[in-house]
Amino acid sequence: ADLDVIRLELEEFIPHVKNISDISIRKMAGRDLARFRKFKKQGIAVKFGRFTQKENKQIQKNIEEFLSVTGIESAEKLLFSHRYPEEKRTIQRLKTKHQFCEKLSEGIPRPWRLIYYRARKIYDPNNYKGKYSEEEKQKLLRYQATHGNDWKKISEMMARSNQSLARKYSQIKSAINSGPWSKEEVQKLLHAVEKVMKKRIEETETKFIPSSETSSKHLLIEREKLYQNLPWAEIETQVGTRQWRQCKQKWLTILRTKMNKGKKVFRGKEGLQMKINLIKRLYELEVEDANDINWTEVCSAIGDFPSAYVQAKFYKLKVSCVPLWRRKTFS
DNA sequence: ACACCTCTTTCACATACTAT
DNA sequence: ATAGTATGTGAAAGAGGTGT
Repeated sequence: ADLDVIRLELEEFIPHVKNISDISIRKMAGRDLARFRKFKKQGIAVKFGRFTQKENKQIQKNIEEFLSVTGIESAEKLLFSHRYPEEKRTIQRLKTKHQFCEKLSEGIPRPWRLIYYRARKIYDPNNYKGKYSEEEKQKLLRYQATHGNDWKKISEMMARSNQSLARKYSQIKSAINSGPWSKEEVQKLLHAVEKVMKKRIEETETKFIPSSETSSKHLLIEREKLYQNLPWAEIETQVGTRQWRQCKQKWLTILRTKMNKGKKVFRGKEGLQMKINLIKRLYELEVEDANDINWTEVCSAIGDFPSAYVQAKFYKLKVSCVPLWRRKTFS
């Protein structure tokens, strides 16, 4: 009952709170709710999605301040104290004494945990290591065979982040097909997508309409549900011969072709107009940071696509037409 | 109860290559 | 030049821990 109250209060800040498990809710209840209220008083909404430049800078500032207050030497010691067994206890005490959590999340309207993740990513020397070499891949396969999915252990042995290793392993663990899709593969993919889509509809139906008389045959599906947040791991196992990323990309291509009735909308004169519309729309948004773009909105304004398709288009446009784009900010 | 941590799944950004 | 495909990697957000 208590949890329901908290859930209700959180809903104001996190619209999708319904889908979050009790365990996560309980964790947000303590500190975050109070922080969210404080931000609300200042008229600041809770943020999601990728961190903006500004937020990243704020994290760095918060870390530096904390280091200077406590006298801890480096951000790595602060955020990865288990790598320094002798100093671990001292660091921990300093953290509690000077309210590390509060200080780290200062000025950033997000759940504490997510800010903490972000900070660890920024300051992990095992992050940003670039491409895996052939030897590294072999090593990874070997280590996984002996240690299982103990990524932390493997991480210490290979000087790569846990996440990077976990994902890389799932990429190289088994052989898969590549190149154009065969007819059977496409059929399998379509079947798999249909299946998960139906399952999903059944779930929402039983949730909102308990009476079972809604088994009418027209399946109306919201546009975004066709491509957002599909269970790709499940689809991968059903297709069998392709990785989930290949499945996802193929599905997106099929979907886009259907949505545009086979027309190649970015070709020729019309294509040029499409690009102009896209740029205009982005300009009108007046957002400061590229991470603040609402792609769903942009998409619906210029045509009918899965948002990832337009995002990819914009990327290509940017890279091919804007000199020195890497050094430029979005605004 | 709370501070802190790990693993998994999915999405985003970036780039390369080939066929048309 | 564009579309399709493949794939490198960083990132977000979820579930579910441990230790004090």
